[in-house]
Amino acid sequence: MTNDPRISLRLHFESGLTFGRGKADLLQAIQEQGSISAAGRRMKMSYRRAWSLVEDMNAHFPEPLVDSSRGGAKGGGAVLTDRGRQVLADYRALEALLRDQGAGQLARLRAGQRSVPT
Amino acid sequence: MTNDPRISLRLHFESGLTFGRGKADLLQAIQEQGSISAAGRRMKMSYRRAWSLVEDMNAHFPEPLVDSSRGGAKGGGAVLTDRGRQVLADYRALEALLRDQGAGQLARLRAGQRSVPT
DNA sequence: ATTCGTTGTGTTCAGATGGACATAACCAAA
DNA sequence: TTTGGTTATGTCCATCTGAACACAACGAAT
Repeated sequence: MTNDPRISLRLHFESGLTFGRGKADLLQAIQEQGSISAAGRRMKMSYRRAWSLVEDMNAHFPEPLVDSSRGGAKGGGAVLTDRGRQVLADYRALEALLRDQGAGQLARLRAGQRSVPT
Repeated sequence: MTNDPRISLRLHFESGLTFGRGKADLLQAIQEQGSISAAGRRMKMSYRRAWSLVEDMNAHFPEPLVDSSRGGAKGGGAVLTDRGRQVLADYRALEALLRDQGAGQLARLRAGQRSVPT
């Protein structure tokens, strides 16, 4: 989980998919927790919202990023597919690229910015 | 003006500023056209909207990114300040970094994505 | 003084977005 | 067969967003 609050990267693809830190963190939380609802709790979002995001991601690929099952002793659960892990890893790599190689530009962009009250 | 419709980069700063291709293209259009309204026309957005974006950007820096004047023979106009040019250049550099150094990840992320009807 | 294109502002309205609830379906284990 | 935690889905509502208009202020050139 990236804990740099200063910068976040959001990609808009031509397919209509938008993928940013929210979905990346959600994928990672699902991977670590083994369920969508636990991931949602950890990220302080409703299950409804977490599930919607997963549905949206899955809908943009022929194979889902998250494989879920319901029922059973533990109620069910969810895991990342190979594709899901790959998407997460690629996004993290782009984030790292930006942070490392783009440090100069980011620092300059940030320099002197004023917080603006909403 | 970046003409790769496939990917766009949006940065969220802690100051509250969000800066993506829309604002970058707008800055560039202002630089090339010399006015906010002409830039807005070129980007097919209302003057109201273009002006609001400029106001938002200016508000997030101690010195404005766009310097505007009104009245006169040509009605007025707007130019980029040094800071404005620098912000634009830094954003473009980050875009290029992603496209070049991140080509592999981006290609893989894009691979097999399905267009999803709204 | 008039002109003319631009800047600067306000207002209204439809549509998108996300939060908050509610509820059914599922199924291994006890 | 009951239990319990999870997945799956629907609905309502406050809020945010952006599009669409409308209009005053400005000032160099004529």
